[in-house]
Amino acid sequence: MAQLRADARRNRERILAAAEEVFAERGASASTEEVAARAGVAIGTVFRHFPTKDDLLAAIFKALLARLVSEAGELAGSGDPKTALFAFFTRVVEAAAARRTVAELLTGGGADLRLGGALRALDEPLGTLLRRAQEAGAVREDVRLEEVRALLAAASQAALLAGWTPELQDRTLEIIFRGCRP
Amino acid sequence: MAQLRADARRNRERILAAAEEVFAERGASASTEEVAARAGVAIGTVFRHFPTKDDLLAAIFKALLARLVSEAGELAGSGDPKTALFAFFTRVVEAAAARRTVAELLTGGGADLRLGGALRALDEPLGTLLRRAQEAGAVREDVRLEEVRALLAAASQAALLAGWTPELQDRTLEIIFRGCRP
Amino acid sequence: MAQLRADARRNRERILAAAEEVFAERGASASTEEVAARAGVAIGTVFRHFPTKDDLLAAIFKALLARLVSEAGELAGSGDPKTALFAFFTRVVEAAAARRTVAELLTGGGADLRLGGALRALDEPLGTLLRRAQEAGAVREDVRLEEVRALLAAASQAALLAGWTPELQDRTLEIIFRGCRP
Amino acid sequence: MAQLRADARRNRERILAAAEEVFAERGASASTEEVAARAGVAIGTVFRHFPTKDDLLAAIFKALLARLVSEAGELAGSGDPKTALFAFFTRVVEAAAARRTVAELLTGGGADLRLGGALRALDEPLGTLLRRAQEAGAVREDVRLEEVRALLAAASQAALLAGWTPELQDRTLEIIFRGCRP
DNA sequence: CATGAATGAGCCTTCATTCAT
DNA sequence: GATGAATGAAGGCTCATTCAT
Repeated sequence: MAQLRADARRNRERILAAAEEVFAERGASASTEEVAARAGVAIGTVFRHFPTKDDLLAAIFKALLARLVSEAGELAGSGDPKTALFAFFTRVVEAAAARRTVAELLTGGGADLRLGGALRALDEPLGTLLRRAQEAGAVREDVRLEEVRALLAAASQAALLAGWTPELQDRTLEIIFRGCRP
Repeated sequence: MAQLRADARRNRERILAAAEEVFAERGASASTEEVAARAGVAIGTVFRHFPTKDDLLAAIFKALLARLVSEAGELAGSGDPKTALFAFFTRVVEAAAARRTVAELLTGGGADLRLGGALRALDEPLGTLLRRAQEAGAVREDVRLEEVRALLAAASQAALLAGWTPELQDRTLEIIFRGCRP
Repeated sequence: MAQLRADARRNRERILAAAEEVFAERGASASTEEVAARAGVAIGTVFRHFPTKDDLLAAIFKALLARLVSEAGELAGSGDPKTALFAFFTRVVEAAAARRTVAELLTGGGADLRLGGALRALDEPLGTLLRRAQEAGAVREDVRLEEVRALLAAASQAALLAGWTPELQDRTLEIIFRGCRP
Repeated sequence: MAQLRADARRNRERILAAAEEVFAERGASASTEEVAARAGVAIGTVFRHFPTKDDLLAAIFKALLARLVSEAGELAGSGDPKTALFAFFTRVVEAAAARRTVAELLTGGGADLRLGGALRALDEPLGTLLRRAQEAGAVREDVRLEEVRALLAAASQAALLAGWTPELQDRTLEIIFRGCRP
């Protein structure tokens, strides 16, 4: 991956972009062929870059994860500790409503990710957000990272539901947040 | 279905049992062939009883739904209004933790069920439980059925997560319940 | 077949009747199960009377053939030699228009029939009709049984065509008949 | 289809050739698997070239139809009006004697073809041949395209008959032709 | 004998993956 | 490195035929 030819890198990125779109719409069960088509490359090219469909999924999940981690990190660094955790939570659920992949990631989509526990990468910034919120008195002391993680995954899944609307999202998350407050 | 021969009924039940197991483990995407194998039956037999894979899934989902509806009804009839809603909620999540199918049902698994809106069958008892809880002052007035439904589906999905334990379940549900209380 | 119990004979006939209907409508590729259903018996009963689907078809074809043979015989015995051949020809085509089976029979539907050459049973009365017609000067001398047979099969097939109407039938057969006249 | 790779075109043609053979022998109900086997190709390859069995059949029928249309056109353009219609008729029946598919085409084999009415493509040249023949006084005025079409289909079916020989063909067609003459 | 459930080979179709070009 | 054709293992489903009841 270090010494990629220019066109190879270009292709790799086009494939990733296409895959993100396709999997966001159709879920992880979408066909690799459609990814190739949307990327405007041949199927073989996809498999050259990602020897397995799982590899492709893992790459996407990893990128997604990285983005979430970084967003969480930013909020942890700069935001108001009292609201940052909930703001992040909301952002993730919003993202999930738009892309199936987010929910799938949080539920343990990419086998590799789950096995490698890479998902735990989110734990650090999430833990920080939680701790800060607790120190600021915005979240009860007895709420642990584990529950937050579970609730995040759960809410992201719920965002995929049929009648999901921004309004329903507000009301649902408000219940969860209220349950976290002292 | 009323006057089935003894061996036919036996097989029908074996198939349903096998299907419940298989789908509980592998989800609705498990193969009909595996169901047949686990039931100790030829593939044709499965299709004789359930002409379509969807029919088989629908049968299972319907049974599941009926069980949930009846449990909710019982709690609505006899239980303490203050706790019945939460008790039911907990039971569903517990069931989901044991069988993938519950979560899939709540998310809109069986095409027939979703289309027919049969899932709405759960709305009635659930609505009753909610109303009673609110009348008893155990749940805030502004919590609506829609949110409860969403949270139920969400929590059931979460129960499928990797590190899910009874203890985590308690802590997670407690947050949701607390968010519902006045 | 000699010492059949009363109910057995009754069933045998019901099956034959049903099969005639079903195959007439859907052709020889109709399913045995539908025959059983229409006969109001269980599938096993069909197979007890006709160990093979082909046996059932053969039975029907044989009955059909017998009917045709007898009709031809009657016409040969009583009718006006000048028109009897053409009258028979027309009757067969009319029958074919109403029942797929006639055409299939004439084309060699039932394997057994074709192999056993039972179809040749029609040759005798048909030959008589032809000879009489020729003796009466209604058909050219150089027309042989073989051609008549072929034309009969052909016209019967044609009767199954999409746009077939009585009018078209008249016009088409008139051409064939004209070709046969001196 | 224009810029197919060499091996792909080779396979496409092998498949078509094999299909033509197989369907010619066994009729349209022959299995795709056998086509693949005879073509020396995996089953997936057949479906890559023809996404559906019907597509494959349609391709064959279309090619067949095109061949017939072009032959008719040639005869209409160059041949002796007095004999061209009969010559074409004979050629079609000859082809049918060799390949089941011709008869099936004329009878309305390929779903797509029948629905799309593509078969009517044959009507134009056939109509021309008929008109020319009538103008040349070789065919009676009251013979219409419809009858010719029906007789063509009928004779093609007949060509599939068991005892069909070139000699029988001549005698049979001669009767039909004679019936058409003034 | 009748019943109808069970069987299982066979069909069409999809899709991840490989490999010749 | 890219291409896209070929592969073949499943998967869902049908139906003639068998056999326990």
